[in-house]
Amino acid sequence: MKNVNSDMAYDYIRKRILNGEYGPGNALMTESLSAEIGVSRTPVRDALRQLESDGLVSIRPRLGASVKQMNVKEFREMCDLRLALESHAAGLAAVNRHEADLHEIEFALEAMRRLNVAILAAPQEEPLIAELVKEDVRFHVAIMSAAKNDLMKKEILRLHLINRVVSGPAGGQRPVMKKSDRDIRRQAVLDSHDEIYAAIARSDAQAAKQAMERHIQDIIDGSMRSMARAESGLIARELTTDEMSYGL
Amino acid sequence: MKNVNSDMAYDYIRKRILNGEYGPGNALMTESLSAEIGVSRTPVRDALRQLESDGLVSIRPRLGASVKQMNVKEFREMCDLRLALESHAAGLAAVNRHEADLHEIEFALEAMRRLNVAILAAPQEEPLIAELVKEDVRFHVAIMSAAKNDLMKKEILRLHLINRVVSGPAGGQRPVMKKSDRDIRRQAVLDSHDEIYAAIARSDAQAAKQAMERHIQDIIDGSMRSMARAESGLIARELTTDEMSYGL
DNA sequence: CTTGCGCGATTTGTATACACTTGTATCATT
DNA sequence: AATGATACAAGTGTATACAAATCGCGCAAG
Repeated sequence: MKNVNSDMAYDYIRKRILNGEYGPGNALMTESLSAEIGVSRTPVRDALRQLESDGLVSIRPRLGASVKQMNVKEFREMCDLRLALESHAAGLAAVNRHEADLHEIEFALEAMRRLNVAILAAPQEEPLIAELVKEDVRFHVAIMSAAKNDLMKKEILRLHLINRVVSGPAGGQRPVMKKSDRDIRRQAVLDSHDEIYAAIARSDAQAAKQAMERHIQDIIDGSMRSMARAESGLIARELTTDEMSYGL
Repeated sequence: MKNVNSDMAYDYIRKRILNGEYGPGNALMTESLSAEIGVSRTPVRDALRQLESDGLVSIRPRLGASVKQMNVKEFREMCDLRLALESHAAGLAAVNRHEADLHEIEFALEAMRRLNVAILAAPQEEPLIAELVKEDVRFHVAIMSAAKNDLMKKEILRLHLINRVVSGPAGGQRPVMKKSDRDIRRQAVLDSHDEIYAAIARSDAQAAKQAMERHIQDIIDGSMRSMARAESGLIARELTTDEMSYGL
């Protein structure tokens, strides 16, 4: 799009959702948003419908729009979709990659390794973890790009964003694992990445695909476990805090 | 949705696109459509944006909406996406299927076999071919349903519809192959289906996935070949008929 | 004859006004 | 006091009005 007002509304709302300022379930009312943004309700409505098709917002007729929530079933289905697409993309990357793609992947890999040793030694992890996550994204994006299928890349990125939103503001802000477990897990991720990179580098589509499949499956298992541990089996609570107090 | 007017516009336009009444590239103007349908421009705009996110319509700001067109690159990418999803779904189906799912798949299979022998004998194929296509869709839908992933099913169906639209009104209305070749091809499709069904029936996810992968790849190869044979390497011509006369 | 430019007609994007639905709170009734 | 009906408030869906941009065509210049 390049519709000046619709785009303004779209960017504004999208950014706030991805920042976590509007959490899952948060109502998005056209009137107040149009006042905040300084445009009329029409472009706001356009933006909300666009965001709905992005999967970040759900609109119930006559009841208005709200930031997307998922139950476990939907979440599992979305993860499986991501598994299918991203592993396929890894296979394509092994075939279609250029030298520049390899360098980009390796760059992210190297940054993650450096950050990992820094995290092992650092007193407080958080800022470094944020960097690590950023490089992890770079790694996955680099593989999608190497696959040379823009449509697939777009679709996978879409799923990543939905995942980020419905999994909670800061990507899952409760550190339920103890430090040693987190260290082990991080190392496992790095090893998976190495394996995927190696397969892509030697143009082994089959191996790249399978390695990515295992990698994503690991991530999904982790998410599902931490989710099962969390409240009532729902992602980003379907119930408001008031409603939750009913059970106390 | 259950917004009465937006839905009316959506259904109206969508049906016409899928019927081929509005071919690829056909301009879809809000004013004339709103007059035809008997609603205002607002719900028509909503419908067009919805159809855009379905992938059936493309909207260029200030230039209006038109029925989706694809160049070879986009078409190939979409096919590859479908390959990834549908083969993954076949793998899931082998694991998650119920007895009822198997029956549904077998039903479609049986119908296709009957139609195939009828076609081999019939003087004019066309009406029977239409039936065959319908049962082919039933076969693929049954597998998606057996996979027990609604999101994936929805996504695959979406791609099927796009494919149908951009590949031309009646699914490719130029019979460039001669009859004997078509007969052979049809038989190959049936064999693929049998193989996929057998793998799903014995819960062999790996085999089901690979069989489906080969099957879809065959279909894609066929599409790409018939496309390459067609005009200027473009699906559903990027040029209007007037522009095409330039080359004469 | 071709090419560039400007003007009118058309069509979109945006704002606003109105109708209708939904949820809530008040009030009457039992 | 509990419950059900009703009126009210808030917000969405739809229609319409207006402004801005684009396309097609005629006309002038090279």
